[in-house]
Amino acid sequence: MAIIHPSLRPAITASDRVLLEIQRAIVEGEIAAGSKISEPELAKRFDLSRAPLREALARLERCHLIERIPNAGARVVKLSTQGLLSLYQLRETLEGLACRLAAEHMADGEIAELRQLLDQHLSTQRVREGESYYQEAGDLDFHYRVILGSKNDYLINILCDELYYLVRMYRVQLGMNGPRVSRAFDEHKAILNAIANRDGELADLLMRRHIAASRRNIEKQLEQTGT
Amino acid sequence: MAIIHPSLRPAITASDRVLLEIQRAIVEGEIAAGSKISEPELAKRFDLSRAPLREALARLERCHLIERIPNAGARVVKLSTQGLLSLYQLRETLEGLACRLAAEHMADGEIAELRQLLDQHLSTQRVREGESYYQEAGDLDFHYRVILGSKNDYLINILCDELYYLVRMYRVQLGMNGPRVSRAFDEHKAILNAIANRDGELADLLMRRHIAASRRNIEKQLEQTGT
DNA sequence: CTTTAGAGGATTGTCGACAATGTTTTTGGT
DNA sequence: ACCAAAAACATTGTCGACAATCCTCTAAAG
Repeated sequence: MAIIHPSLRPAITASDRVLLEIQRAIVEGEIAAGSKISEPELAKRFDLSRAPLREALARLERCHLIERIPNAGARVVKLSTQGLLSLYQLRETLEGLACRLAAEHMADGEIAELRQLLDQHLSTQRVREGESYYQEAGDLDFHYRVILGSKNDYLINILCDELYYLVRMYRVQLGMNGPRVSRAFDEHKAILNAIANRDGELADLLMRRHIAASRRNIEKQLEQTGT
Repeated sequence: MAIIHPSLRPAITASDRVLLEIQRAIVEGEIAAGSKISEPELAKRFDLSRAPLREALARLERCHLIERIPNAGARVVKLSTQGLLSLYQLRETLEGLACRLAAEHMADGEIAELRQLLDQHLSTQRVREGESYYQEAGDLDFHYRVILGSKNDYLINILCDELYYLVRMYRVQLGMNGPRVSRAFDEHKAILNAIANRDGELADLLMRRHIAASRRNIEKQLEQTGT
C-alpha cells in the first residue's frame, strides 16, 4: 500500500504543474463551466506539448472536472442540481464513514493538531467576517484532515482526489452566504469532539447532517441563480 | 451529466483495447501481482506505441490495479489483508448506498430483468456445481446491475470503474470455495426482494451483511495462502 | 571488507509530425 | 429557398525520436 497522496507531494513533472493550473482555473471559473476544451489552445497557452497536456486532461476527467468523448473532444463539466444531489449523496455516506474510521484510527496527536487548526480558524479575521471559511484548501481544510485520519487509502483517494475539486467548484462558483458559515464552524467543532471521544457513530451522524445542511445551502443558491 | 459508462461502450481506440487486455491479464494473474511493469516491453507485446499504452496505464492506476511512481515506473498492485479490509469497508458502505438508491430509482422493468437474471443463474450448470458463480463479469454480475440501478453517476463510476476490477482480482486470485457460493445466491435473492418491495433500508442492511460475509470468506483464503 | 562516489545503462517524460476521425462549410439538386 | 451529399477543415489519436531522471554496477577510498 503506502500510496503517496498526490496533493501532498509537490508537482514535479510538467504534467503535474499544468494539471494544478488548469484545475485551479476550472474550479474558480476562469475556464467557464460547460465550455469546450481545445488541446492545441491549452498547449499553446501553457507552452508545452500535447503529450503532458493530455495526461493532465486524463486526470481532470478522473476528478470529474471535464468530460471526454473519444475522437470528439472534452468539455468542462456543467453544474446542475442533479449533479449536486448525486455528489452530496455520496459525500454524506463517504465522509460519514471517514468520520467513523477517524474516530477509531486517528492518533491523539493528530486530534490535537486538528483542534488547534479549528482554534486558529476561529481567530482568523476572515472567518469572523463570515467571508470565506469554506474556501480554505488542502491541508487547511477540516474535512481534508478528517478524511486523512480515516487511514483508508481507497477512501482517501476517492474523497481527496476524485471528488474534492468538484465539491470546491460548486462551493466557489455558487458562493457561500452569511449565517451558514458560523454555524458550519460550530458543527465542525461538534464533530471533532465526537472523534476525540472516540464516538464513531456520533461523528458519522454529525458529519452526515453537516454535509446535508451544506448541500441545502448550495442548492438554494443554485435555484436562485437559475437551473 | 449523462456520463456514458466505459464498460458499456465497446472499445474503439487502440488505447481502449490494450486497456481491456492488460486489465484481464492482471485480474487473472497472468501478469503477476507485485511485478514490475515495463512500458517498452508491453508496447512490444501488444504491438503499439508507448503513447496509447501510457494512457492505458493511467487508467489502470485509476482502478488501483497498478501503482506508479513518477520517473521510476509502475508495479502491479500487491494483494494484502490490509488492502482487502480497506476495499471491503468501502464496498460495504457504497454498495449499501447503491441498494438504498436502487430501491428508490429502479424501474419495475429493470427489477423484473434482474429477477430473470437470478433465475437464469440458478438454472445454469456451473452455479449448481458451486464452481464460479462469483466470476461472472460485467452485465452478468448481480452487483453490477444493482449499482447501475442506483442512477447515481458518481457512485456508478466509483464502483464499476475504479473498484470493480480490484474486487474481481481478489475474487479470482484467491478463489472461491464451496458452501459460500450457494449462500451468496440466496442473499442476492433476499436483496432483490427488498429492492422490489421498495424497502431501501433493508436492502442496504442486507447488502452490507452480504459483502461482510464475502470479505470474511476471502480473508480466510488469504490467511491460508500466507500474508 | 565495508562504504561511498561516479560512470554507465535503462526507463520514463516530452516533443513535433503524421494518420484517423469528427465537424463544418460548400456545392449541387429538388 | 431548403435539403443532401461531398469536400475542406479542424481536432483527436498514434507514432518514433530525443531529453531528463532514476537505478545499478563498478571502482576507489577509508
